[in-house]
Order: sequence, then structure tokens, then C-alpha cells
Amino acid sequence: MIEEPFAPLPRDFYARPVEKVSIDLLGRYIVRYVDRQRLVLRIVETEAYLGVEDRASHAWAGRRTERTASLYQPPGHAYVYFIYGMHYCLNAVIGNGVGAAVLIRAGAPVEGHETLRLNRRCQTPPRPGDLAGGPGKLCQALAIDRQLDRHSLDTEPLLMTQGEPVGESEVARGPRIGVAYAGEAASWPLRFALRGHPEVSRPRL
DNA sequence: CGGAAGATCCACT
DNA sequence: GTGGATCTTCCGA
Repeated sequence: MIEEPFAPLPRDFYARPVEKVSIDLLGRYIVRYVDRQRLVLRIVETEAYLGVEDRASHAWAGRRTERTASLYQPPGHAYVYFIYGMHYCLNAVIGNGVGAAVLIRAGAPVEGHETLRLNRRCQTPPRPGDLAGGPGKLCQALAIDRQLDRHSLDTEPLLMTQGEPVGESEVARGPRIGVAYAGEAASWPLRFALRGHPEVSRPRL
């Protein structure tokens, strides 16, 4: 049967190896309700963070602090954190007990273009990547902050849905962004994107 | 308790 | 391509 694009992804969607989930999330929708308006982005870029064994992960070496407690929730919950004094980043938790998660790095506008643009305070018309071409931009466009940390991603006001799934042949991969400090893990190819999509963040894959 | 760094973005050269 | 903004979080002392 054909799944409706706005049917929520079930919790067990996330209960798989983090790399698989990172790839499978490409093409899916992020659906966000704000003041009864529905905003929709199609996910075009993700990154996998493996947890305890991954020096780039907030759960590296088994770290478990007040902030990173969210990484140890059951599958399909949100981990939203504040970074660089001004940005938020959204993750989907895998729930495997070692702190694995998928960072949502970029999305393409599907619904609510005008509100997305206003949230981002950018000129009209926006250029590709302006609205949600980066993890901080994506959260700003969707008005996501720490209030949504620990939110279950199969219910309003923030959910991930079936969207428009893609085949693995459409997926490009490469090293993750902004983790140069992570030693060997910095070169692991755990960044994934829809091949050639204009809304993917820089540098392009 | 202090200092350093950060899963980023933007303006400027 | 480079540097500044801005402040929470974390770790070591």
C-alpha cells in the first residue's frame, strides 16, 4: 500500500542502526505546527552521530550530563541543543542506549514558505539554502528551540512523516561538517544528502 | 569556580 | 576565505 506523505513515522522506524536511519530520513517531511499553521520541510541532508564510540558525538566516552540526557531517551524522541551562543540544532534519537542520534542538517520548503522566510528574516525571494540550508537555519525557520527538547517526534506540534522516500542511489555521502576536533572520527563518512539538491548546506557533497 | 570551546551563521575582503 | 557574534555547557583545578 502507498503511505500518505503526512503519516507519522512510527517509533520503531528509529530503532535501527543510526547510519540506516540517517539515510532513510532523507526525503521525509518535518511537519511543524505554529499558531495553527502547518510548516513543512523535506529533509535533504542528515548526519549520523554514533554515540559512545564517536568523538564528535555529545555522548562520546559515555558522557551523560543534564544536557545530553535526551540522547538516552527511547527511539523517535527529539534532542534539541543550543550552540555557539545563538543557534539550535535538531536531532532524532535512535534510542540504542549509547547515545546515537541523527542531526537534521537541511530541508527544502514544502509548505509555509512565507512564514519560513519571516522566521529567517531574509529577503524575498530567498535563494536556495537561505531558509533551511543548515542545522541552525532549519531550527530558526521552524521556530524550534529547547522547548521541543525531548518531544516525541510522532505527535504535534513537531513530527517526522513518510514524506517522499528516496532510493539509496540518490544519496551522496561524505565527512561531517564542523567536527575537525574529533580526531579520526572527523573523516568518517557519516554525512548524507540528496545528490545535487540545491538546498543542501555548504560545502556541497 | 573559571576558562575554553563549540554538530553555526553572516558580513566583509 | 576569514573573523566576529554570543552564551551555554563542560571539565579540570
